[in-house]
Amino acid sequence: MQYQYKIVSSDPKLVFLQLLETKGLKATKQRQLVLDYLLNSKKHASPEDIYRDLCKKDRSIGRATVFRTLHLLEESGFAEKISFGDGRHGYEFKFGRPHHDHMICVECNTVIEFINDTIERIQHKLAQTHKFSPLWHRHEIFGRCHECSLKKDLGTKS
Amino acid sequence: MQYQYKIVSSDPKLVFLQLLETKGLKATKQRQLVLDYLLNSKKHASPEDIYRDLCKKDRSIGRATVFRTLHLLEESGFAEKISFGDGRHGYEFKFGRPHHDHMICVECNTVIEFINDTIERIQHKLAQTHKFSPLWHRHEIFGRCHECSLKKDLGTKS
DNA sequence: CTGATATTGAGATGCAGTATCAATATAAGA
DNA sequence: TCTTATATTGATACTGCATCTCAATATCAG
Repeated sequence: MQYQYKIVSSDPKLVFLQLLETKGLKATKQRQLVLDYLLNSKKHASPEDIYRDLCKKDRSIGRATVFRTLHLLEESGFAEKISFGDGRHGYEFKFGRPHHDHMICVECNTVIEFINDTIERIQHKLAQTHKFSPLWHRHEIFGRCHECSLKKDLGTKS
Repeated sequence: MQYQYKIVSSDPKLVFLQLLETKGLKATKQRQLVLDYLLNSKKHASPEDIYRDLCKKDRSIGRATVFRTLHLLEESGFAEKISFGDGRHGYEFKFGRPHHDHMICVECNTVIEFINDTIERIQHKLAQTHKFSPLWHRHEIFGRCHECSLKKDLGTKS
């Protein structure tokens, strides 16, 4: 537990504002813009995506601020970094959502979320066996989603 | 299966030379230097480590060649990229070694290898459930190895 | 040995992310 | 509301890692 603050609402935006207050940070327009972006974004947007899109709305936003805010959101548990498998990565909104892992389509970057208690339990045991103290983990399966495997099959048949 | 070639030996160096021949590539000194480095390296070396160390031995090696060769080794199944969890990464020799996943110490970068058949099986089933065709996966647990958790405890007690 | 050609290294370039710092926005207090 | 201390910002320069370019070189088949 890194920061302690009472949760007065389940509205992510309100909780975020409260977090800022608790940490003595200011509720700037830019911070709220980035949060809103993640809240409304369906796909997993890269920092560059976010910067580009927010620039369109409001020219008065800088690349550095986007990165700074993404880090803030990440370390406060509001956002999670997702690898695309090729070095690039995107962010997803996380607050209030249970832990999950990912299957990532290498063709279209679609992300399927999964969670399996047995895997989590075994992981924990394995760590204990090796006297390892886990902090976090990443379990990513890369491959092709249903749609893309169908396309690929058609493509290679010719 | 991307490239088909008969295995005439279990000596990685011979198999690598055969792979080069099969692909119509030349067995250059540089390619063999990088392979040797990985074969003899105990730790997981970063591309920059490898470049630096090989430069000492033989000034006639370029950064680009190290990267090119690492990619070749990776896509041929001779090497695997391991994330250190902070954006940096290293390579480990892979050929002929069974699949395994990693626990990575965020303090000292020590890597503990693990494999669990149940996890692998569940993964496969989960993919099927989502009609997802897996190509590869990455299961990394980040945390502290035994030694580093002891050090950390001592450090925070004072 | 010779020649066709794959490979190379140096250096330019690309790209994601970070550091710097003067200008600005925020929020608390008067 | 106005004032003021200060956190935050954006532009820009910079870093680190990786890739591209291309003339020079090494490899290997004949």
